Amino acid sequence: MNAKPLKKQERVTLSAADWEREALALVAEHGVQALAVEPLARRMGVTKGSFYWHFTGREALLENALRRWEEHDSRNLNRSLGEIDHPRDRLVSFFRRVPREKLTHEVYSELCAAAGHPQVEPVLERVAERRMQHLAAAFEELGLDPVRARNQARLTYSVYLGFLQLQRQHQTPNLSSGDFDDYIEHVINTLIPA
Amino acid sequence: MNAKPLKKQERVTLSAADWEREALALVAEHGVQALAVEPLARRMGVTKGSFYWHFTGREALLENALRRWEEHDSRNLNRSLGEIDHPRDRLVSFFRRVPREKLTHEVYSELCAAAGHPQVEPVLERVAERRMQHLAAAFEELGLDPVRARNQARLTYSVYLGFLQLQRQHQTPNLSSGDFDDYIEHVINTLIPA
DNA sequence: GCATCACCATACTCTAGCGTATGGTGATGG
DNA sequence: CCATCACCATACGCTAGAGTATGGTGATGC
Repeated sequence: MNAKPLKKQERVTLSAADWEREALALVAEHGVQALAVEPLARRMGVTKGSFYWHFTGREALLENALRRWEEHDSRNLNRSLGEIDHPRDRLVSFFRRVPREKLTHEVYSELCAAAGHPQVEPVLERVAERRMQHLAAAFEELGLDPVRARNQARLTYSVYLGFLQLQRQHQTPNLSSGDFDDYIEHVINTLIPA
Repeated sequence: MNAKPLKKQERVTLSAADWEREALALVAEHGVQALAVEPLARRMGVTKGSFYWHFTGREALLENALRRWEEHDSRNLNRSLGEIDHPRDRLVSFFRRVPREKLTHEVYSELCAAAGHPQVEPVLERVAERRMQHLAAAFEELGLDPVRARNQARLTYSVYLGFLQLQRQHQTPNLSSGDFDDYIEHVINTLIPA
């Protein structure tokens, strides 16, 4: 909405970015439907009088927060594509990255739960498409023909989505247990060609 | 709440079961959070005065509707276990059954989206556990050792859950297209041992 | 040294949905 | 044939959250 002078006094005042960040945190914790402006304001220690100065309404907040998250996620994807050379390592890192980057994945998990929401839907579509193309490319590099690679990418991404779902249901083995590593190993061996 | 005499006059009056069925239909269409008593009453052409005669409140309706759905789902599972002899066919039918039994799967899909809801969560846990045991048993019959079978069952069920998620995002190939059959074929070949 | 502006509080209105209280009505059994 | 009961309508009050209007305050520029 504006620049931020902020000389001394280090943050007595809130910016639109602060609201968006806190909004994402709230989404990560309680889902999209829990993103309400009055509770959010309480959580930030102010009243909604502040909020309506920065945003025109709840819709605008969600829009901006989603854009912010999507950009962050896109950067993450491209970064891993640049850093890791061998396609097999890229695929393995795709699964191993779940426990790290916790907040990003929690947000995504809640967004999945809110598919059907008009503002969330297009974001989910773009993100899934990007990631699946990322996977398909890696599978092609590993020697699969395009059609097969595409199917394998969809399958692999489904496994990831299913894992997020089971996690939300508390039906995934403890992430710091041997069972978890066993399972990941199993998944990698079944889905990623040697 | 009571018996149903209902001599002639064929259904001018509503029963608790009617409300529960319609509630499930509404959940299938618009999700759990959309299950509100006044909109539901409007949909049924009556007012909530009727509803509160049959149920103590929204919570009780959800509880009963969920129980009804879970029982129906359990019967389905056991039926397929009794009807189909060969374990491979059982696994194949697990995937092929998605397009049929549409309402049941749509409800389940929406329940998954509402994981975290205190009344929904235990249902999801039980259903997923039942189904995964069902899968694990079939994999064991196909010669996998118990640990491996369990992992494979989790993996397979994740694929199913991921598919439901992609379907809610309209990112699944058209179910009556060749691409869809291709994909299912691919999934079966990858996950089910010969 | 004061006017401005960015930021926030306060105090409203409005709506949707929950739950309650109570009265009406048509079918039924005694 | 009328009293009862099952079922439903109507009219309440209550709450949470959306959005609006407006006033207050502290820092900053001129």
